[in-house]
Amino acid sequence: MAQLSDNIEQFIKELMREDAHIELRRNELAHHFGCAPSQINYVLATRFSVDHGYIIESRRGGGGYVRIVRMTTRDEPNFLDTLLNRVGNSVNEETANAIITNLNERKMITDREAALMRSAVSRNALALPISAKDVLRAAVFKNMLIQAFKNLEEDERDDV
Amino acid sequence: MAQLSDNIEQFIKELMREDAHIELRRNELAHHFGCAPSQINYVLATRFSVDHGYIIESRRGGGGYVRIVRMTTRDEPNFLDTLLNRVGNSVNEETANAIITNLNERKMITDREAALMRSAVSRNALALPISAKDVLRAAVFKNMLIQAFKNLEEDERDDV
DNA sequence: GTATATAATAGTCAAAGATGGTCAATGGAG
DNA sequence: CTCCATTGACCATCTTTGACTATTATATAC
Repeated sequence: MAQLSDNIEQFIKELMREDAHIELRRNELAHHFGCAPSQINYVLATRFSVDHGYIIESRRGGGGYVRIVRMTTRDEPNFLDTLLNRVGNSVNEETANAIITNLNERKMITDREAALMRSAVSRNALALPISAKDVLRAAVFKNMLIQAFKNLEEDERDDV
Repeated sequence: MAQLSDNIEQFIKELMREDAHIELRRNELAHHFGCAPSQINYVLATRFSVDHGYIIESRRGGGGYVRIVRMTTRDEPNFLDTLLNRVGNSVNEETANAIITNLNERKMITDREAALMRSAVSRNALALPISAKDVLRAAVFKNMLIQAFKNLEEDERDDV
């Protein structure tokens, strides 16, 4: 039997046939299907997760929205899946760097992007004895900033 | 959805396209948009803060005004130092995002790089009850991977 | 001329409105 | 029974407004 969730899923996929990303009002959609707004979240969580190849972005408050972005899996069908599996729930710096280097060599990320990634996952950025997340975030972010701007004059920033 | 605040923001940015600083009447602008004058303050506070790269000056009384000044790199001799200081030892997600957006608007980082940075400092990436740094790193890294590959066909990866 | 009142601005802050998110309890299909 | 689906109460976040406050220029009183 066509479940409500299935219908909502199909409805959204229909909307996304043309565009790789759409924006919708959670409440509106819920009203359209005559269900609880949280039902929408359920559908998104179970059928539009990262594993399914989608990214959900949203915003609350007046003018709020839910944006669904379809990730493109390129040549290799489950490319992202493969990557994510390789990383798993835990990954050391060496492995992470190897993956980054590989992506960079395959021209899937630029040199600068690779550098950004390395700095974000570096020992320096994460190996702190901290509890507060803001403190940790600052460390990560600083590291990325340094990476991005340490060679200001050597980069063709305008070209990118 | 085009929110009032968004419209006002765009309106102001349009005005500033040519000039690095503009002057306006708060009440006039409010009237133009048919909203409460304090709405203007809200927009300025949330979209034209120092973190966003703007400075607000104003004057009350007859002939009062609000001046919005876009900061330029020249205003900040040690650009990186300024950035790092602004981040400090602790920074919340909101501020970090404002800085990233500003860097992006100033074309100092690409859209993709901005996205990478945002994902690295996002709540999603860092708000974990962390014990093992590898676990945290995995979260950060996954986040960045997702960000990097979410819209392959829309990017001119070959150009970069 | 100075002091004072008045008008013309802008700022602050807390409350209300408008969305979306989470999670645990409940329902229902196989 | 068990698992997926559905709901609703409660939470979080963003926007908009309005009452009250602060500051400045100008007109008026003396």
